Amino acid sequence: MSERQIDGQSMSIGDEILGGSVLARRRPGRPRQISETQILEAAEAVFAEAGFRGATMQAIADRAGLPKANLHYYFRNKAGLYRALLAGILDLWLGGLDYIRPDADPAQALAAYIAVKMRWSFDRPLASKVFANELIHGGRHIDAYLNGKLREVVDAKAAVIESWIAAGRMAPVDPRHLLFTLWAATQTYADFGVQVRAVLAVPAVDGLTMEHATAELTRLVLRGCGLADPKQGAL
Amino acid sequence: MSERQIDGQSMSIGDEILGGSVLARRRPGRPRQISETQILEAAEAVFAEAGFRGATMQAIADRAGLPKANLHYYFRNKAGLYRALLAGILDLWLGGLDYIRPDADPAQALAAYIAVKMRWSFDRPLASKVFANELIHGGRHIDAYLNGKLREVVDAKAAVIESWIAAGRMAPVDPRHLLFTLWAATQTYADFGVQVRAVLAVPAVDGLTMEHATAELTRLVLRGCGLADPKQGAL
DNA sequence: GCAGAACTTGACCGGTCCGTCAAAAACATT
DNA sequence: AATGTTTTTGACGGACCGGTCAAGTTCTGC
Repeated sequence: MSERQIDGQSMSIGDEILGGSVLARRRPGRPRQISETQILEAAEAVFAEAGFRGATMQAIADRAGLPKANLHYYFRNKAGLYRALLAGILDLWLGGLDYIRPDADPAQALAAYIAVKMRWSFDRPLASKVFANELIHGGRHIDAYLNGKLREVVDAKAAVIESWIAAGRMAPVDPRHLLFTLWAATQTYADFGVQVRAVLAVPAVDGLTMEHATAELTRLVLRGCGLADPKQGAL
Repeated sequence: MSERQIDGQSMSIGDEILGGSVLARRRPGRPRQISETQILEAAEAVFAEAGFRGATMQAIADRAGLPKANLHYYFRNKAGLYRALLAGILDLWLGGLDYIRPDADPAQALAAYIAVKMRWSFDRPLASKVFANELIHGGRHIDAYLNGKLREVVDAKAAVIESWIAAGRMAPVDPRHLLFTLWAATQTYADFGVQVRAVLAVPAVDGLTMEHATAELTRLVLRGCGLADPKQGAL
């Protein structure tokens, strides 16, 4: 699931983004890796469905097919498991912004960013929900990330967009609010999936619908930024 | 808070939107109205902060300045209180769409809708969070609303927008996906307020910032819909 | 094949939380 | 003033949940 690897020397999952150790013990082992991903996968589903407080260690254990006590062997406590899960998600979440580079074509870059975020919503809606839930309830578990890495990266990307504007390559928009809109508009297909399905009157949003949604949003945003629609193909 | 009135004859709060009775008993009285709004106000804050499962009746009681047992006199149980709260919020939520009328000017109407939704995010972020939280976790408590009233209203409004497009009054966009974007982009300032504050590096989002955000979003969307920016003033 | 580390697991404890209950207080009506 | 209804309130029961523990099992390096 997560491409992140754990090695015995490093601290533990997500320590470079969040703060403090999150695992119970050190020193790896074959079963560790297996159980950890198993648990994190189950945790993602349960936390997404029920929220932090609503999720129970028992439910996560059941879903992972492990006894509850086993969870506490790999993760110090519920909060630790939750933070480990969040750390992996934050990595993903920040990744897509790489498309925003000074030398890139604004239209292409924005389209690519929208595409990757939409795909994320489609492929990993549970992760998106966990993150959204955390934000809604104050983001206390990811404070370091929000006021650290996130702001840092956004500042950098905002500067890039401003350079595009200064060069007359796109209409003047506030880069940060543009990002808020992009984040919200793409994640809504994951976080508020029920609402989307209800309004569209479909039992599930399929790939085709998702592509349509991506195309619509891309067109809206590019035109909104004074950019011609670049042939549809992202990337 | 809510302008909704309760009278002894009607069922109870939100029965026309949700299904089934939600209150414990009937027959009004002076204290009833007072305590009910008091409780709902406290419930909004607590549910927003902690989610359904995380919220405790004790916390709501404390915040309302009432003994816990009193809550169970007015509301059958925690779910009943929660649904009563949601019902009031859904009313608000659906209201703004009134601006989308066939005879209205598309640019004016969209601008007004964005403005009212942004104001809602600013004035009642807690209500927005309760609603968002409910959606994220599957919307089990508002299923009737989602697949009933909401879809109904959206279908009608989508038809209006399509009539605008057919008349060449705005660029062709999928009305439903446009609405998804508008909903997401406006509510993000309430639901993900922490993220907004972190990125903008401000302790709180003030009215001026909110107006700026509204203007930015309006400009983006209107241009995205092929509409000239109408002098800034909404309504 | 042995010693020590890594891992597994059922049972259990303390705390929390929802909802109930019964008794009392406030209130309304006549 | 009396009677019945509405409202308030402290105390309690039963369920659930997070986390611990200690005993057991498997694995690994030598």
